[in-house]
This record gives sequence, structure tokens and C-alpha cells, in this order.
Amino acid sequence: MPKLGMEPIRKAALVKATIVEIGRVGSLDVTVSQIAKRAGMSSALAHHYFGSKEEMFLAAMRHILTLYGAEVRGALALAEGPESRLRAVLAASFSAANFRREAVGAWLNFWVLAQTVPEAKRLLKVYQGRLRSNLLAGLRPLAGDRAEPIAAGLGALIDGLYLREVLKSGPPDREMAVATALNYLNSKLEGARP
Amino acid sequence: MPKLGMEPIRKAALVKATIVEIGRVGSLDVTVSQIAKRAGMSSALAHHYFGSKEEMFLAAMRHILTLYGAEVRGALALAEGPESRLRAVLAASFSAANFRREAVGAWLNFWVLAQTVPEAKRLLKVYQGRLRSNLLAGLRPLAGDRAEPIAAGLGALIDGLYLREVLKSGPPDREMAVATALNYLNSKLEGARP
DNA sequence: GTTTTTGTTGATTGACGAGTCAATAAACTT
DNA sequence: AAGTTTATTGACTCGTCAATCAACAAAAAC
Repeated sequence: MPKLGMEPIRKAALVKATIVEIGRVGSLDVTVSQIAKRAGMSSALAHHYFGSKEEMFLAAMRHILTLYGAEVRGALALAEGPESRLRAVLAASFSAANFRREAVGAWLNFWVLAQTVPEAKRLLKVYQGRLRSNLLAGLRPLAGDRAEPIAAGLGALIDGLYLREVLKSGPPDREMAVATALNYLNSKLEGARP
Repeated sequence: MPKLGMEPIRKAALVKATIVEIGRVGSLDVTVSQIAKRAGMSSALAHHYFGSKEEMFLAAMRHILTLYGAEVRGALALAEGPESRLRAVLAASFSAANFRREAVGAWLNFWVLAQTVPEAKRLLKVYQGRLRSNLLAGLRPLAGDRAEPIAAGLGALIDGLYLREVLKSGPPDREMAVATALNYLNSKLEGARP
């Protein structure tokens, strides 16, 4: 029965299942068995491939971060000019894939994880750094010196919009989120233009 | 040895200890024993007064919310005119008491709790509603129709600034947080003034 | 064709933790 | 003084869960 080359497949399934389960349960109190079951294998196999629950969580974070990074890079590739680039970053941040309840719920819990697990903290900082530099690249041509604080504010605003999404009942409202962020951006940029 | 009328004292000690422990550990994975120990009693007594761990968490949330509400009300009482009121709300949100690592860490974890426990969700919504209406009261005279979206954005920004505080190493930077929020406010209001 | 590597799981271990209980004691009531 | 209420805890129950292990199966290597 055992086919070879299962490792990457199993790992991918586990990562996906981890995110789903965390999103579903709404906390990190997910058992390895739950995750493994959803991924269609025994909990022993999950341990076999990842060694520990924590490693599974970290792999899931890396995965989300990778997806997000790819999405941003893709959107950025099509954009021309600073304004369009900023818009691209926002669009990616609130894309259907990233802004769905499941992912947002997982995101929140990774934030909690970052309080305890240094590697998780590091990963979140990577995300923050990337977001910051993406925003700065677009902002500097438009706002010069004032780019820095604007980027900081916008970054916090994005995270805050994610946070609020968690509490909302009903379907995610990407429109609103993007509009709020763009709005912020515009009122900031108006001040710097003729 | 047993003095009477201990209930409120014990409960208060437990609530305080709950917040401290959640902030210290950085997650909701605190044992009742830890909390009780910090509050100077046996875990059995903690159960005696609160019945369950969840009730303790909720009491802790209510406590934080009460403190925050009192702080806002106090600041608001001294303020005159819409602008001053807005400033007061921001100052209270980032006051030394509310913006210390411990409280912020607990806050984040309550957000997680809200995903599972309806009463926690309700409490958080109360907070959001209060913040919203406080902001609106100050904003409407200054921005009219545009008050609504500005308040939504500002609310999310405040939550986002809290969130980012969690990841930061080093001491909390209230100055920066207030400045960022005020900055947001100003660029929003400029558009609405002559 | 035997050995090694890779995949897989059921069963088990060992720890830990929420909640309960019985027992003890001091204070208040009558 | 007898009875009741309030305070308090150590010991115990019961469940859960991460992690390990022994064993089995199939492919690959030799």
C-alpha cells in the first residue's frame, strides 16, 4: 500500500488541515489527532513527519506567510507607478484568500503563539517588515519624509481591520476593509500634493 | 482563622491574578492553580468562588472593560468641545494603565476567547460599541456625514496599534501610538475644514 | 532474495489539569 | 450550647492529549 514520496504530500495536507482546524475551533487548542484526522491519517504519522505539534503550527504559519508573500508579489508585478503599487498591496492584503474567516482566525491565533514561541514571533516580524517595506516603496515617491509614519499607521490599520473581522458575524466585507485603508491613504496623500 | 466577608476580596484578587498570569504566560493556557497561587489561595477556593475557569476569564474581561470605561469617562468629563473629547478618548485608550504589556497581552487573548465563548464576544462588542459612539460624538460636529467611516477607521487603527504592541520588544511606546492616532485624525479633519 | 529504507498505525505511556468532595475551623444565629 | 453559614484546603477522580513504541507492509537497493 505505501507509495513512496509521500512526505511532501502528507506535510502539505497537515499544514492545510492545521489552518482549517485552528480556524474552525477558533483557538490553538486543537489536538494533533483532530488535525491528523482531517488530513486523513493517524496522529502518529503527523508526529512522524513534524516531530511536534509546535512544528506543525510553525509550518502552518510559514505557509500562510508564503501565500501572502506570493500574492503580494504577483499583484505588485502588474502594477506600475507608486500609487498603483500601494493599491496592489492593499488588494492582496484583503484578497479573498487571505481575508476569509478561517485564515483570519488562524492569523489571530498565530499572534498569540508569537507571545510564547520565539520562532513564531520572528515570522510575524518578517511579515511586518515586508509589509512595511512594500508600503514604503510606494509611499516615498508620494510623501517623501512623511512616508515612514504613514506606513506605520497603515500597517497598524490593516492589522486592526483583520482583528475586527474576527468579531464580525456574517460574511467578510473586503470592500469595506479596502475602502477604509484607501481612504486613510488618500487623506494622507492629499496633504502632500499640490 | 476564616474571617467573614472574604468573597469580594478573594474574587478581586483572583481577577487581578488572572490578568497578570495571562499576560505573563502569553496565552489562555494558564492553570487555575497558577492563578490561585498568585492570588494566595488554593485552586479549590478559586473554583468555590467562580465555579469554572471560564467564569474567571469572563470576570477578568469585565474588569478590564470596567477600568477602561471609567478611564474614558473620567477623561471625557474634563474635556470641552469635540476636539478635546476626541483627544481624551485617545489618551484613555493608550493610558499607562491600559497600554502596559500585561494588559495588552490579556486583551489579545480575550480576543481569542471571543471566538469560542459567546459572552466574551458580547463583551468585546460592548467595548467596540462604546468606543465607536464616543468617537462619533466627537466627530460628528467636526466631520458631519463623514464621521461614520472615520470612526470605523480610527477604531480599527487603535486595535491595530494594540496588536502591534504585543510583538514589540522593549517598553511600550504610548507617545508613538497616540501620535499615530492623532495624525490619522488630523489628516481626516483637515479635509473637512475651510 | 535478503537487507534497508520509507510509510503507516494501534496501543501505550506519562503527565497534567479542571472540577469535586470530605473534612476542618472559625464566626454568626438562636 | 447547639446549629448554621462561610471560609478553606488536601486529596482524589476522571478525562485528555502529546509523544513514543512496537509491529507490519511495501518498495528500493544490493
